[in-house]
Amino acid sequence: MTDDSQDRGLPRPATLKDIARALKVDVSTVSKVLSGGGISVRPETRQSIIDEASRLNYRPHASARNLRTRRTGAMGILLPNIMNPVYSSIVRGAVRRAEEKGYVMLVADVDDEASSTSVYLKLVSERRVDGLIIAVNARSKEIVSAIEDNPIPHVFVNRRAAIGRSVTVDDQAAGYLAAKTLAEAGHKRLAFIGDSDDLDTAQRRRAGFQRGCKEAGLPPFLDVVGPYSRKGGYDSTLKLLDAKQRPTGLFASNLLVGIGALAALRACNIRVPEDISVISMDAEDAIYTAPPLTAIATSLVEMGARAVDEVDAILHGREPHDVVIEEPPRLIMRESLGPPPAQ
Amino acid sequence: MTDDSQDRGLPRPATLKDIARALKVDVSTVSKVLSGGGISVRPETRQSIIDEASRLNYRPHASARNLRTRRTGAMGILLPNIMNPVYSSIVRGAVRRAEEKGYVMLVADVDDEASSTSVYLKLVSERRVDGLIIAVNARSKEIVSAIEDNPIPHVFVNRRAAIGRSVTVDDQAAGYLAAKTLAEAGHKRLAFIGDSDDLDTAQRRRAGFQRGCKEAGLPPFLDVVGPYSRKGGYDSTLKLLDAKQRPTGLFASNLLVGIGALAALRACNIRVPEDISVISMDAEDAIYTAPPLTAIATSLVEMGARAVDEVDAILHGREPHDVVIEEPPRLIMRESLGPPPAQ
DNA sequence: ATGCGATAGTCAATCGATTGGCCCTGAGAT
DNA sequence: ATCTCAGGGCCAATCGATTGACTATCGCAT
Repeated sequence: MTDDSQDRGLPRPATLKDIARALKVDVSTVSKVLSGGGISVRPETRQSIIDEASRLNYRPHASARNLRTRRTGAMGILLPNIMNPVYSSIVRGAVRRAEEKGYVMLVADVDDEASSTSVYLKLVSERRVDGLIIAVNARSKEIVSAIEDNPIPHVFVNRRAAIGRSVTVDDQAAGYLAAKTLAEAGHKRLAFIGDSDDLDTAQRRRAGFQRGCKEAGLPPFLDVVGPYSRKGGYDSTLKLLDAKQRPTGLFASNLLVGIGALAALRACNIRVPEDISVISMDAEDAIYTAPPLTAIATSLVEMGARAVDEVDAILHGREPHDVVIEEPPRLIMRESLGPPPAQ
Repeated sequence: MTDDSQDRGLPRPATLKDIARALKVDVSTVSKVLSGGGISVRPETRQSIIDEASRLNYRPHASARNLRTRRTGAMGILLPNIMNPVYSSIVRGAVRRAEEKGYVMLVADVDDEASSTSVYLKLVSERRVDGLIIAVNARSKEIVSAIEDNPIPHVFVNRRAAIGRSVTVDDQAAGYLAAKTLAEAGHKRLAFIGDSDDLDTAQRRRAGFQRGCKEAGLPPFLDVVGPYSRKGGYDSTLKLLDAKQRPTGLFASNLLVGIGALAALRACNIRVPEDISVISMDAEDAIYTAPPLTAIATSLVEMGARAVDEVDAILHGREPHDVVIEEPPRLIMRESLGPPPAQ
């Protein structure tokens, strides 16, 4: 039905001017019809403009529009490590929600404060994005002052920070749930693997874990830290096994850490869950570990999507909120949790 | 040392005009000094422009520049699934190389042909990117004709396609290596898990595997297909175990499939490698499985980076190449490979 | 004194879309 | 017959940077 051939000979995409010329009207008329501006036009003129636009497959030149309106229709997301499934989940949610809302998403994957800062500055001062989603550690002075000096609508995701709104899950509840679950299974000596990088997320999980332990009347737990990575989890677990009194229940406060922990335990010939029970975070993929990990599911993809919603809210002048995803963390029971070994 | 306070009161980022006005020179002079144009200026004028620019922290407005020069300084990448570690690795390489070269990277994560096509069209017709990296299945008619009708510099990554350059690893060699390795360990009955989606990547791996089997004088192998995902690997493995003659050596032609295979074997109480040996792809993270997977390492991150290089080459009018990453696939020996069970 | 060529810039158009203001025409009101 | 007003749409400035064409000044040679 569509006739491709008559669009040929027009090597470049159509512009307003092309439509205006074809119809002998002014470009401003075309613009107002197509982009909604307040103008009255005869129905047949309007329709002919709309028809010609779709015939030429017209789309406004993003940069030209941006130059005039100061809106790019783009958001950016600043990630510490896109190979970490936590962040690829967040990215998925963000990218897709952005697309639904008509934005494009610009992704930056950085590994230290210096590059976070320089990427931030580049994105903002070249005015490439309308708003930014920030998932990198927000405690660094450098990045904080970059944000303060060159402000742009932004929200933190999976982080909380003093200088902006944030979208997180209820990390406290997750930690609490882990402690409660281990306690109810009969464990008395617990351990917590956190993050070495002073991450607020890890701190909230620890606080919740602590509260859970206290409520259950348990003694202080072993607390070790290492980077949130497979290797970090592996190494932290090895450290844990050196303790005079080995724990029988372990909460790995991150999926990669949980996977690393499992590998370390296996390497030391410690059975899970017969000798040590393990609970991890971020259950979805954890089903394919050996043994399948009991884990606490949170809505990572949803978090990314909601971050886009909040940035969009700011851009539309609506009041932004600090969002804590409503869906509470929930326990997915699998095989890595059991009763403690009989004495 | 830097005096932040004097930049205040200038709520918007500096423009060429700001610099020009401060120095009482023409904006065109400023532009030519800052962006390299052929012009002769007195050294002191030049220096004062440079100084003022850095004092005001000037950066060219990306859209304004783009409008004039028809270069966005942006690339896009079209992904089928960013939560698949294969693609998050590629994205990492692409995003970082892009940043090194001064591009920003626009990421789209799509799940079917229709949305691939519409995202492609959006990016191209709004002229948001200078070039595109395409990692989605390139066999769909719809996307192919979208590309042909609205061409833009592009390369395929981890894919080969008739309508453009591609950057891949030597998938044939990987398949061949897997077959050889299994054969040398003494296995006679092999199986291959491929992809159901008619992926050219999987086909090349299969072809290499076949060649390896033939060279080793082995009979035809079991060939099952399923989606490249954990669940796909799980299900495919279950199918495999139904065979009258169970294979003793299994090549999972994708990491997620390998992880799924391990889970399925474990669920069926089949020991690895005592009962069945498994070789997987994409070794890096596979060390943390149980048992650690013997796998074939390829340079996924490098592939993403090279894709950026090729797009950049096209944009600079250099001759692009079909790149096959030089570093050959190599076997990482771990615990999932052993001799076949005695009879 | 005149001319020539550097040197050191300036001028003005342009990229494509948006937008506030202005103008023309015809119909209805007086 | 004249005034008003609304409908329909055009004009021109603007966003910020780039770029080819052009000009003014000076030194120097003729």
